Formats: sequence, C-alpha cells, structure tokens
Amino acid sequence: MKVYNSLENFKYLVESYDGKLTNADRDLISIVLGEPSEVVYLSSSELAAKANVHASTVVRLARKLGFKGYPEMRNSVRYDVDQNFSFVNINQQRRTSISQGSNLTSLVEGEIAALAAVVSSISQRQIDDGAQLLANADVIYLVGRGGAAPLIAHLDRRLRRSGLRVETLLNLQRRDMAERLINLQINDVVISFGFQAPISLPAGFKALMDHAHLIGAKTINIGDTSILTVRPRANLTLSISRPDEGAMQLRSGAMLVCEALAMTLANKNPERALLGLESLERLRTDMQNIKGNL
Amino acid sequence: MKVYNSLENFKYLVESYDGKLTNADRDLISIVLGEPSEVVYLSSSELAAKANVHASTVVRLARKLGFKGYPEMRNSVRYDVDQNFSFVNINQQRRTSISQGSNLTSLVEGEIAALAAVVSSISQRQIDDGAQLLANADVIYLVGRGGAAPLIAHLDRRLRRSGLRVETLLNLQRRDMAERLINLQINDVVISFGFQAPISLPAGFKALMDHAHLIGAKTINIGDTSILTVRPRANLTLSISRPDEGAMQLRSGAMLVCEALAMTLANKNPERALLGLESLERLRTDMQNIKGNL
DNA sequence: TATTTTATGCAATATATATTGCATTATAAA
DNA sequence: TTTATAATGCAATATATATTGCATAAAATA
Repeated sequence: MKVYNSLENFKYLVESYDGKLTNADRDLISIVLGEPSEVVYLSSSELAAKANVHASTVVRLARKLGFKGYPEMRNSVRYDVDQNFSFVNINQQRRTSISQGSNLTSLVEGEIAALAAVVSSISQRQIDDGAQLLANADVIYLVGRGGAAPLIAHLDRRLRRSGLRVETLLNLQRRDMAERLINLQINDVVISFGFQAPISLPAGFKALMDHAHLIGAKTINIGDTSILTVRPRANLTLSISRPDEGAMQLRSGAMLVCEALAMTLANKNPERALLGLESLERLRTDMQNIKGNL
Repeated sequence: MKVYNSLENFKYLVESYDGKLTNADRDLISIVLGEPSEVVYLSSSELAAKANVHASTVVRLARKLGFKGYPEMRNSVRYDVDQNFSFVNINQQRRTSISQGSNLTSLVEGEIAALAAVVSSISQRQIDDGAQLLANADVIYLVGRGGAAPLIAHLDRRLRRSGLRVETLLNLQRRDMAERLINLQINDVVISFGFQAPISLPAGFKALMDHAHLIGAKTINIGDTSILTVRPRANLTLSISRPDEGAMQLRSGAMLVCEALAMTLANKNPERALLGLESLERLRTDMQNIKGNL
C-alpha cells in the first residue's frame, strides 16, 4: 500500500489550496470532511450525487487538489480514515516486524493484537453455549494434531479439575482414533482442533464427525478461520481470526477461548468442580503416602 | 446505505454454507476474515491476487455464499467492519456480558495486560542468552508438572522443528525422573518450569539441579516470579511477572517467552532448522507410504 | 487405477467507473 | 447591462472492474 505523508492529508490540501474553490467544490469538501468513513466507499458519481453535482466536478476537484484523479483522492481519504483507528495501525506495525528476527517487543505487540481480535471473532454467547454443552457432557474427547497439543494439554487439565471425564486423542492415526472412539456415547462431547484446514485437522476428521453425529454425541470445533470451511459442521464452531493468519505458531487466541470455556463451565456447576478438586486432593495424599511427591 | 441484518454477516454465511468449500475458497475466506479492513478496499482481482487465485474464483465464492456478485459481498464485509470497529459496539458487548460468569472481554483485557508485563520482566538480552544456550545444546530436557504441560508441548514441537533433540519429562516422580536423566551429558540443557514455587516445581527439583551442575549441563528456569526464590539457581532464570499473579491459569506470558526463545533460535541457525523440517517431511512421506495420514 | 465430477484459469464480454471535449449556464468585471 | 471568464453538466470515450463460457486441471468416486 502506498504510504502517504502528512502533506497529502486531505484537509491540509484543502486548507492550503491557493486557487479558487467554487460552491460545488465546497459542498463536496464538506461531505468528504463531514463523513469521511462513508466517502471511502463511494465512486465519483456516488459522491457527486450526494453533493448534487456532476461526477466530472468531482474529478476536477481531485485534480485541483493535486491528485492524479478521483481514485487517488479517495485513497488519501482512506488513509486518513484508517489512521484514526489504531487497531489497523498496530497490525501494520506487527506485519513489518514479524518478518525480521524474533524481537520480544514486536512479538508481544503481535500477540496483543491477536488477543484483541478474539473479542471481535467470538461472542460471549458462543462461549456460554460451549460451556453448556460441556456441562451436560459425560465424557469429553479432545482431538487434535501437533499444533493443538498445548491447547489440549491446557483444556484437559482444566476440565479434569472441574470434575469432568476427559479423553485426549492427540496425533492419532485413523485406525487408532477409531479404536479410541469405539465407546462414544450420546451424552459425550467431541472437541476437535484444527488450524489451516484441511492441513492440520485430525486424521479421519470427516469420519469422526459423521460417527459423532450418528451416535448423537455433540461436537465442537475450535480453530482459526479455516475451521469454518470444513464439513460436516460441528454443533458449535469457535473460529478465532488473527491478523497475521498462519504466520504465527502461537495459538494465544485459541488458548484464551479454551480458558474462557473452562472458566464459564467452572462457574456453572461449582459443586462438581469442588468435587473434582477434592478427589484430586485425596488422590494426592494417598499417592504421597505410598511414595514421594506426586 | 443498505442495512444488513445479522444473517448477512460474512462469517455467519461461511459457517452456515451447506456446500463444499475448496482450498481456494478457504484461502480467500481467511484473508477476508483475517484482514477485513484491508479487504473492504480491494477489487475482485486485487483480492484474488492476495490469495493467489483468479478473480473469477472470487466472484464464484461470492455467489456460493449467496451474494449477487463480488461487489455485494464486499459491501457485506464493509458493513461488518464498520460495525466491529465502532467503539459503541465493543462497549455494548462488554456491558451485556459483564453480568454473567466468565466474561470473555475482561479475560482478554487481563491477558493483554499480562503480555504487556512480559516486556518489563524479561529483556531481549535474556532471550538471546537463552537461545545461545539452546543453540549449543546436544539434547534439551523439558521438565515440569501439570500446569506447564502446554508450555512444554509447544516448546517441544518448536525445538524439534529446529532440528534439536528434545526429551520431555512431564509429571514424573523422583525415581522416574532419575531414570530418564541418567544419560545427561555436559552439552545438554535442562529447562525446568515452575509456577508458585515451591508448589509446582518438578518433583526432586533440587536433586535435578545439583545433578545438572555436577555434570556440567546448563540449566534454564522458566516460571513466575516465585522461581527467583528457588535454590540452587539455574544458569539462566526467566521469570515472568503478571499483574494478577496466581489468579490466572493461563501462562500466556510464559508461552510467549518460549516462542521468543524458539524464534530467536530458529533465526540463529536456519540451516539446522531447515534440516529439521526436511527430515520431518521425509519422515512424513515414509510414514504415509506405510499407512494413512500421519 | 480409471472414470466421473468438480474447480480453476484464461480469454472474451459485459458492466461500472472515471475522464475529457464541448456546449451551456452561471459568475465576475467593465 | 454587456461582455469576458470560468464552472458545470452532458455525452462520448477511456479505463477499470466484474462476470461468464469454455478448455484444462484437480479432486472425488467407483
């Protein structure tokens, strides 16, 4: 994208324009300055209509102000508008720095932007729905491949502590997967993770989903935006979009969504969670009496 | 301007689309969802170029999703973008969800604060030092208990891809730990994780450190601020402080530090990293020839 | 593997957008 | 008011963007 310097700022150009500006020009300018975020989407004739002038006048104004034509003027306005939204700015900064070495600061900035993006891609409602599914679950299966391992490790631990029964199916091949899913029941839930689908979906994903649907077990898909495109669909799909899709190995956004699920769930039935912790404690003590630290 | 109802939300349309979405579609969709505020300004062919597909594919995707053509789809995205980036909306979401259990937005805010804190608790210098230690390593041992599992899973994967030999020692008891560490050599590195020390240190942590120092292996400790208090000290200690110390289960900050280490390392000896990826690729192919998807 | 079905890129075409010459109208100066 | 000057709209043209039929390539299926 072309980088405009401050001298190309639309308002500045109008202010410092030396020649005469007609009434038609004034009308146009006041529309551009008054509702720039609308104008960025308008064609020359649309803008002209808004000001009750002819498209050619729009083009001529752009010329007057030093642009090559109307599209160039509109780009300038677009740039001005985008500047006002700091989000966009952060994203740009990150993209440029990501290509270089590691650099802790830029990494932090990037992840912060990724987390900020979570709010716009997932709604609280979806989290609540997910937690409800889990709350009713008998056994929860966590299915995924390599990149999802940290997510699965985290969710596994959190769910167990909430007193739930969890089975993790990590990096399994089709046949092993089938073997492990043979006991899938109607009240179970399958959470599968996938990034950059269809590359990193669990092996035999389609069969897995079909089987779950047949049995009547609920399914949840968690991943980046590519998870939206896989079929058959899960009962609930949580897709986390991030600005630099694919570039980054970290799944901070997805991790956070998992945590939100776990937290909401723990809040939902605190008795069960307490029970889970108690039995964990008991188990610990018992183990300790047998041998050393757990 | 046309008012779109929620049913026209781009993401919703993708999610609820019944037919098949191809890889080209996926690429396009992930660009649209990943950087919507760029996409709103793009023509069909510009968007196509970004996804390395042909403009016609863009038009056809728009049709698939129920739009009359590309311009209509772009309008929908424009509407989505305008909605999401308006501060009003964000505030609304916060207000409605704050009354309920977990609250995604506040979770996001908390994690963002935690990440921001990383920069002030860890220096680039420490990351570089850590990467240097790892670069010289023969075998890298990752040692930790429950809460560190996601961190270890992530680092394990990343380091292997950089062509390093990794041993993970997760949730082991003293005797098993001893067994696994019997081969520790002078050129090896032990990374141990601990949070809320001394509670969640690996079992037999002290013995582990003593042994490593005796052998001459390097040691790195990663954890929250409590890791600073354990003795004996590691050669390098990376302690990540977070504002709400202890309250949170997520180790986003620590995860980020691990990623920074991995990235710096990968940058340090790209040849080795390439080698790692190559042999991974070869292994994959070989496995595939034997049976199904890996 | 062979065969069918589906998706894709290319190139031709259609449509939308932008620009310009010219006639007309509005504005400014005498 | 008259005349000169400039601005505007109109319609023609140029350019950019979008769409579609068709041949080929890729994927799914048998």
